[in-house]
Amino acid sequence: MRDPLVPGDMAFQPFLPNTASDFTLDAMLARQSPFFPAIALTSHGSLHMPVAQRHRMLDPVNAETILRKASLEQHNATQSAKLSPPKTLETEATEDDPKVHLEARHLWTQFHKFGTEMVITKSGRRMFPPFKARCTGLNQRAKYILLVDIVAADDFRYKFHNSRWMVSGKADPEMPKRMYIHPDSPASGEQWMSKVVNFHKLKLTNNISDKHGFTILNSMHKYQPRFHVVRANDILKLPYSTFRTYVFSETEFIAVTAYQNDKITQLKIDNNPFAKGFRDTGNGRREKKKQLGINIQKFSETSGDSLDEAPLKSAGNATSIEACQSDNESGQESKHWNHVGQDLRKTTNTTEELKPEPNVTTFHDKADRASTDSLRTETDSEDPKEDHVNSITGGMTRRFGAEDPRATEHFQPLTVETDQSAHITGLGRSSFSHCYSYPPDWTRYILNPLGVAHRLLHNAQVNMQGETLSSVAATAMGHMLMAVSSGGVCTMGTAGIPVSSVQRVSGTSGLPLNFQQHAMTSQGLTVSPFGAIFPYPYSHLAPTAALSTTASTPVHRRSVTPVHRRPVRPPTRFRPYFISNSVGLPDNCSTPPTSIRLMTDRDLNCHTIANSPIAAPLHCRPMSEVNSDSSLQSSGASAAKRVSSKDCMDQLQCIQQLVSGIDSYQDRDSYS
DNA sequence: TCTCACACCTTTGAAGTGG
DNA sequence: CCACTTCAAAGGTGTGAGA
Repeated sequence: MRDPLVPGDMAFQPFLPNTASDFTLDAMLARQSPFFPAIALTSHGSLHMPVAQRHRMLDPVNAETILRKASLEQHNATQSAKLSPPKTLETEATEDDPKVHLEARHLWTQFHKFGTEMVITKSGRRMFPPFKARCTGLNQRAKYILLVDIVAADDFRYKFHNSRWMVSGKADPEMPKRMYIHPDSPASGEQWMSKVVNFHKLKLTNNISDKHGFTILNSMHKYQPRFHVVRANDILKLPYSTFRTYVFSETEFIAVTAYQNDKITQLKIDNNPFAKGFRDTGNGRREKKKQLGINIQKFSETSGDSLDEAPLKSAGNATSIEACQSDNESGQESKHWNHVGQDLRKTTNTTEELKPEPNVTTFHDKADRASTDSLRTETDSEDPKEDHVNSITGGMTRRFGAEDPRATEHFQPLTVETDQSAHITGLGRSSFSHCYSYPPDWTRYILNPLGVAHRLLHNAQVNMQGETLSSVAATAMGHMLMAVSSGGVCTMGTAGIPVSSVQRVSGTSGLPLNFQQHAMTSQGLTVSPFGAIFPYPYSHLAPTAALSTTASTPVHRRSVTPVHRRPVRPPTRFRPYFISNSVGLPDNCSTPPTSIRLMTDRDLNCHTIANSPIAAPLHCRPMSEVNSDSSLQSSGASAAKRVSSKDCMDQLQCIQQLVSGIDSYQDRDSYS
């Protein structure tokens, strides 16, 4: 294992766009290596870039220059667009305007009231409430990859004191970041829109050496899930594709290894079918314990009052949440949760809450259980819909993944890892707004020390509850593809080796990295974008994301505030970027130069910034060359197909040989 | 604060059964 | 052959004791 790379160890000369001409497609194609050569790997698998370049990127003067030019060009592009002829059917067919609706929002909101705690364990725990979203506005024929990642919401460590969460100090070092790629990805917009996109398989862990591809979090730290929509017909093309990122503040949570807040515990028990055994109304341990307590009380008390008190006490034992649910607002919400945002899903809870539930066990009666199961199956539109989609996608999910827990052994969702920190903010709640207050392009180019040229390949924005956020988080796949799993999980020991070396090690020097990855993962192996092979038996550690929101960068933590910033809404942690009119926008233009539009509907969260002067040429590339336009699919003109079939065969053979070696390696590793 | 074993529960698919 | 039921295994959950 080599020492971390020193600046002089960079394999390639990076391309740092700084002038208007640098933003042209030709310039970027001419000067940029396909694999973002400005980035190198440290021995930890993290990314490294020369200090001088970092400083240059962080130079606010450069940032301002870039921003102003970008804004001006954006404005010009907007003006010229007005003069352009009407869209043709062909162009319309390839356009999209994704909007994302957070499902089960009421549930999230309710949890958020209490400062949602999300349990993380060494063996991994699912998120509850599950992160689910409904997409609209996608191009029906285009293919999309949907991802979720979880980033630190601030730079603090928390403690639960006096029944509330308080800051207890500075955050611990961040865990390697991973992205969870929905196992159905890629799928057509039609398929995504036909169902609720459910990320309930996403698992959280505090095990830094986790080998299952779970999302690694720090206990007692606050996190924010993010949802990404990427138009691409292949995972390989993620780094070249446009990211649209959506953030829902109510999904923010504090990771814990044990519940601190009883209210949260009770909410989860009441709403999570797996925790049914702990419900007061069930026959689980809690009920038995309660009954045991009542019996003891009966024995201990000589008066007959206890007999009357028993049921009262039992009822009184219900937590405030339950009491709340049983009456007004929360009760309605509780029932509402199961109807709203659940993809028309009626959970088991709903079924039970709507009917008088006897104290006797329901499920011990087989018939009753069967009927309940049947009802659940019928009313749970989520799974049937997913099945429908699965059938559309050729049953891959059914066989390999998404909804079948056992299938996860064969195919786990893609995860993407980097140890690049990914704070949404490093400034804490009080100054959170700063974090998202950078103009998106500035953010992309300046704030992210890793976002060199490849960052240009992304074009995204983050939206927040109807407030459009710009592309803080959108850097994603560029980094993702750069990063290699850390935490000593790289079995091949390739971390820390420059790209070229890694390729050599992988034994597929002539093979495009992403092609390697694809091929390898298709065989159940995890391969880093650089050819590093992970011991994760079934998951992809694919392109990793640290999606790093710029916030994760040191600069971000330094709270650099852009000159032109305007709070669009009062204290909101995520604010849309604002670029003042000084950059050349007409006064009556309410749309920032990046085309980011503020939206009032909390659920309609995103607009692409395809017209961004920066993004435009790049946008052009993924859309015309890389992305999965239906026309391209039909014509077979995708980028991947540029590889000749003979080359593919050679590469596949190469991979096959390599895989054999890996298998044996893994076997040895597992036996040791 | 974390880890682990545990009981209780749901989910899933295979096997069995009957029309 | 199909639909339905039964069963077992796998997996998800919070709890509570102990470290």
